Amino acid sequence: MSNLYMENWDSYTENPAFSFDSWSFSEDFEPNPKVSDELEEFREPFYPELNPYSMPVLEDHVEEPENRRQQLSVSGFAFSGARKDSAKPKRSSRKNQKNRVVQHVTADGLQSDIWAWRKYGQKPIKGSPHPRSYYRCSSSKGCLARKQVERSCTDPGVFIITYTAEHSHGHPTKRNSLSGSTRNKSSTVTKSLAEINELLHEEEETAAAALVSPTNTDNESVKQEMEELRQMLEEVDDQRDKNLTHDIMLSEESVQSFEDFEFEGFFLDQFPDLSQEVWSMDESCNT
DNA sequence: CGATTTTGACCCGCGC
DNA sequence: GCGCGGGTCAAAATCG
Repeated sequence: MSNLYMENWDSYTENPAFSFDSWSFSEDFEPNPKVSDELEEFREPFYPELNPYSMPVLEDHVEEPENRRQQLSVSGFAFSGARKDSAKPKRSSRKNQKNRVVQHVTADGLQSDIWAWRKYGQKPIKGSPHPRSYYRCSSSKGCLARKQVERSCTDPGVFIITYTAEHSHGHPTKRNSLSGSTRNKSSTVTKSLAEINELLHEEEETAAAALVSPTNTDNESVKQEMEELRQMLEEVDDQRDKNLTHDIMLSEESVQSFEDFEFEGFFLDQFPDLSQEVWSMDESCNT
């Protein structure tokens, strides 16, 4: 993976969809004052999630609520603590999840995700040859942040990441109950390596099946895809030491907040050949 | 031994 | 009302 792409941060700050207020509420919506206070309380910790320094982005957009009714449910989703009924819904409403951020990233983007995620599900998706994996934030117990990862059906080197809800805590922390073990040092890096390895394993199985099947005439393309994945794995591994430094920096208590962090220098150190370019991709798998 | 992943079952929104 | 499909749960397996 030689090229990294990131959408200009201005696209986040200039796009009204990324403004916290317009993202959650329409103009004619008057929030309950009590809820409004809680919004203010929660506002700050949410910003890091939309921060582009967390990963190289090929393309992203926000799926906004289609109407006021949905927007209201969005606020109820993100701030369930404001509910009057004590009974917490066992699972979130699907309508709430219309509000989400979609990003197309390379394998580098996967590995440079600074949040700690725990996988809680995987499903095959109709019309896509690749399953979708579901992750929740493991940094904080009550954090509602969700992440879905699936391979692009058009480009195996591209992963489509969908973020749902927001983090209920400040900056990401790699520390957990396994603090002191090897796991917390580079959970994100090892996770992405595992993901790449898994992809490689899948391709090898496909190749094995292709060799067994007398009807298969597409062995070369399978081999080629395997080779691409191997190269991806090597390059991810090459950058591992660099990114270990990443994670350690971010996990130290000295990093008090994201405002104190010099993202620009940090990012350019890691990705010196970064070109501020936006990829446009054809998402359709069924055409 | 605790955290994480895997995976089948279950839940629920939505279209018909 | 029913079935489909996507999202989540939770027990078991695996990992470090």
